[in-house]
Amino acid sequence: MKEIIVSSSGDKVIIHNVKNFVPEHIFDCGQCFRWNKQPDGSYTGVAHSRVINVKLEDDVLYLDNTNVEDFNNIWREYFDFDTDYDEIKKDLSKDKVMSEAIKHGYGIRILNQDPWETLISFIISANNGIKRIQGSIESLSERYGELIGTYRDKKYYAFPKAEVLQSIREEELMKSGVGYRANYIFNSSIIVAQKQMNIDNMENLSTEKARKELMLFAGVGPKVSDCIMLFSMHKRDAFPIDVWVKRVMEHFYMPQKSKLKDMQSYSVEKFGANAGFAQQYLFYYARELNIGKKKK
DNA sequence: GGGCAGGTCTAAG
DNA sequence: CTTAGACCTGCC
Repeated sequence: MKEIIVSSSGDKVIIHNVKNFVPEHIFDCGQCFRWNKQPDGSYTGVAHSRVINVKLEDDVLYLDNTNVEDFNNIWREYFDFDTDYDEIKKDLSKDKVMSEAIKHGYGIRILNQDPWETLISFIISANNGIKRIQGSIESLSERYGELIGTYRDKKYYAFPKAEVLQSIREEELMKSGVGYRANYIFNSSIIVAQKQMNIDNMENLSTEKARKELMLFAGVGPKVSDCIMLFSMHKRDAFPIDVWVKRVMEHFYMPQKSKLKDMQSYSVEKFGANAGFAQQYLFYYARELNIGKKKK
């Protein structure tokens, strides 16, 4: 893996030799909800109580509104720079369908996000639409999160802490448009704030065990638990099956009306330790091609 | 305007 | 253990 070269200028961090990194692919493959495309084609996002802007030109990545220290402590890990995506692609490409899927989402990376934010975000995502999910998360952050600051004339707020959300009434939470999920958010907040469960330590558990633990949260089922593990706990053998992945699996690999449980075990067996990456490529592929869905 | 959306819960076989 | 139905709500 070719090493990246990090330098800085003002409040920009500049990274050379960046490969396997396409902002469109990364921010639009279903893993995150707080990144927005800007008029200049760059992306601005909030993560780890910071606002950062990302712009790629050829193999040079510009990170604005940050510094080298934060890059080394936070963003290197967040953007998964220590993972060799060439190696992963090479492995997955042994499968013909995957090889094709990777051609579409070749710049995908799995972000390493905060477990608490990921837990609540994906609880909100269930039986919901992307637009509304994003709106709800933004609203929750504006109402209950700490003000980070102003960036390019816009105020940004951190994702609210469990300690804060545990004391917000459900009907109040519903003002953020989360609907019946307000109850799940409230309950999860209490569990986490009062340390009845330690989600920050959960990545040390086996995938199977972590899944079981996560599903103790109301509103967390098999799909959401795997999203949380994959996107915030380094569980790359997690394989969340949403409608898109279900469709693409049925289209290429399995008979119609296969059970989700069987689909899951089939995938993990097939793609092994890289199942999570496979899921991301497949998800992006399915949505790009609108696979399995009648015309739009 | 009824149906759907990055599923989950619940009650019932 | 497997399977229908209900479910907030905003957008198509």
